[in-house]
This record gives sequence, C-alpha cells and structure tokens, in this order.
Amino acid sequence: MEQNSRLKAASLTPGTVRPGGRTAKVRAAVLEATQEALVEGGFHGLNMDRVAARAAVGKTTVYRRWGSAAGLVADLLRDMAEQSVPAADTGSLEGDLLANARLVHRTLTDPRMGPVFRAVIAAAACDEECATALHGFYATRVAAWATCVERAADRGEVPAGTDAGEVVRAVSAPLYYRFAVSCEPLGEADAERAAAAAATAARAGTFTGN
Amino acid sequence: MEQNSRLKAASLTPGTVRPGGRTAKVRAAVLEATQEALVEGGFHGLNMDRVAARAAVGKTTVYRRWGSAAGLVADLLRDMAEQSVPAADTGSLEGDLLANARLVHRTLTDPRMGPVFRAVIAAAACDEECATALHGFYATRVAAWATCVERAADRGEVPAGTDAGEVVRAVSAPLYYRFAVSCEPLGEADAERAAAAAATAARAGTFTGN
DNA sequence: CGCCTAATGGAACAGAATTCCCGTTTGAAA
DNA sequence: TTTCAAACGGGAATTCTGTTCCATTAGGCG
Repeated sequence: MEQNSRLKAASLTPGTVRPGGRTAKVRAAVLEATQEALVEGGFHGLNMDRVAARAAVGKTTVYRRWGSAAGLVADLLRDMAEQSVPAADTGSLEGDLLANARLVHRTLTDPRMGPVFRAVIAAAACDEECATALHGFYATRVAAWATCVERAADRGEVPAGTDAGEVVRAVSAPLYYRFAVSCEPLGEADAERAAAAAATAARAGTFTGN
Repeated sequence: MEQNSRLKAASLTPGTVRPGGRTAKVRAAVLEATQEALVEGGFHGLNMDRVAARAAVGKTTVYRRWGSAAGLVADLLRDMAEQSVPAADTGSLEGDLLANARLVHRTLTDPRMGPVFRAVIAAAACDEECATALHGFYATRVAAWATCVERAADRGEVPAGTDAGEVVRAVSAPLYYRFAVSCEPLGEADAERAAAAAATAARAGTFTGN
C-alpha cells in the first residue's frame, strides 16, 4: 500500500526542511553561477537554463527552488547581505566618510562587482521581492557605517541629533546616481566630492533629525 | 532609365524615409502604449506583443521599427527628453534648488511617472542603448537647471568656478538613491534635506571645479 | 490624378522558456 | 544499518516569445 499524503510539507519552499549537505551545496553552486551570469550578461541576460548548466544542477531544481530570474537575484542579495564589511575608523568624520566613498567607488567600478550591482538594481526595479532584498542589504550596510557618524557626534564634530544613517546615505547617493541613473562615468574625484559634501552638510546641521 | 538602387535607404531604420502621417501616428500610439505598459507591469512586464495590441498596430511593425523592449524604452526616452521643463527662478539658490527637489520628488512619487522612471532605470541597467538615452535625458535636464546655479554664482551666493551641473545632480541624487537603490519611501522631508544639503555644500565651495 | 514603393498587418513558422512526469539519489531519524 | 521521504535530475510536453513571408495600405512625387 502506498500513502503519498505529504504534499504539504514539501510544497513549501524546497530546501528548508532538509538543508544538510547536498541542498546547501546546490544553493552555493547556483548562487555562484547566478553571480557569474550577471557579470557577463546583466539581469536581462540572466537565464535559468544556463545558470542550471553552469552550476551543474538540474534545471528543474532551479525552477523549483527559485522560480524565476528575480528569485535568484533576491536570494543572491540575501546571501550578500550576510557578508559584512567592517566600517572604517580613521579618527575624523571626513576621513571615515572618504573611506566609505572610496569603498563604494571601488565596488561600483570593479569589473566584477560593478555589473553585479547594476544587475541587482535592475532586478529591484523589476521585482518587489528583489526590491525588499536590496533594501535589506543597504539597511545593513548603512547601519554598519552609521557608527562613524555617531562617533563624530560624540566628538562634537556634528550637532547632537544628527541622523547618522542619512549622512551615510548622502555619501553613497551621488555615486549611485551617476552609476545607475544618469549613467555617467565614475571617477575618484566624485568619491572625494561626495564625502566632502556630506561632511560639510552634516557639520552645518542639515541632517539633524526633525 | 530605371534606378532601383535605393534599397539601402529603406533597410536602415524604417520610419525615417517617409515620416509623414501614418508613420508618425504609429510611433505616437506605440510610445503611448509602451508608457502605459511600463506603468502597469514595469520593464520586466514590457511585452512587444501586448504593446502592439494596445497600440492597435501590427506586432511586425513594432519588431521591425523598435526591435526589442529596450528599443521601445530608448525611443520613449528620446521622446521624453524633447519635452523640456523650464527651471525655476525664485531669486535665491536655496529656493531654486528646493523647487527642483520638489519637482523630482513629485515626479518620482507620481502614480504614473514613478513606475515609468523605475522602469526606465531598469532598462538602462539592462541595455546600453537605453543607458545612453537616459544619460541624454538627464544631461538635458541638468543643463536646464544649471542656470539657477550660474545665477547664484553671479549673485555671489556660491564661489566662482562652482560646477553648476554638479550642484544640480547633488539635489537629485539622494532622492533617486532612495527611489531606485535603497528602495526606501520618499517623503517631502527628503526633498527639503536634499536641497538644503546641496546648497550648503555649494556655498562652502565643495563643488568648485578642479 | 495616378504611379511607385515605403510602411504596415495578419498568419504561419521557428525557437526559447517553463512546466510536468517520474525514476534516482541522499540526508537524517529510528 | 536500515528505512523513508525530501530533494534532485533528465527529458518530454507545453506555452510563450520573437521572426519571416507575403499581401495590402497609403504617403509623396510627377
């Protein structure tokens, strides 16, 4: 006698019930292949079939676990959000913000990371789940760098009540704007200007919470 | 005498040799349908087939003249770039920048324009032609608003040699960053803060060309 | 007003993406 | 170690997207 009444447990997100060995290995291979594919062809060129082939995984598995190209990117983003990058501590607000600006600049102009970020932004503009994942990614990063601004507030470099996260965002914004919106080339000078502008505005109290 | 050697002219971009009545009407209908489709389904949901149906145009025509979804968006962008929006002239740098920030904020939060801009950014991240078109669009807009900063320089509000375009970009950047990158909600306060920060940094000479 | 051909539109066609089916592999609990 | 079902893999079936063919419509010039 056969009893096959376990549809429920299995139908909810494969990979969560038995996350041991093979499943984890498949996920790692697929996310790696996804990133590689994004570097080469961007979000538009992301192809479930090719990702499966490159990851040496059955395409049925990719469709079943991730569902669509957007699902792949969303999971990749969740994976990226876990890899934390420690913030700088140079002793001055200007120095810390400059370090942040240079990190963002280096990331966006990196031949590998640049295309990935471009693709991820495209995916977020196309899919709600990706947008949420990208939001989470930056929330983590901004929170990490906000400590620089808090230290500056303690030192009296910026007014008390300054919105630390807003200062950090002000550093990244011009760089991402050039990168993804106005599609202009990004130079070292842009990073320096972004850091300087954010520091100046912060010192003047522009980012004081309401 | 027979001369049938104008195959060349026709093979290059249909719609350029005989741009009268019908052709122009078709383009208008297709671009209108494209925009409508972007509002509803974003760039990912843009479908040549459905655009053709909505525009009451043969899909062969859409494929022949625009080639792909990205081609449609690129042409839409070229169309949008032609519709100029005059810059403000309130008499003060702060006032003009605030007017600009509010315009950008209003545009991005508009239930119709918001999705279009989101889709256009996605398209630019996926396709080189769209990126170029988007770049052109913002080049036009930035140039139009740069006059505000030049007037401010004449009035002595900002140092001579200030990069006017850079000031204008600094106003938009935080708004677009929230809109497309960190995927955070956009509020009126964000517009005010962006304008104030840009004005402060400009007055301090941060945007002085090297 | 009438010709010539650019431009269009419908339908058949080709190809890629996605789903379905079912047997096989393998993690983990007994 | 044994057992059982979660998770995987290959390929057929299906659906959807994009292309090509050819007849038809309609600008623009003489």
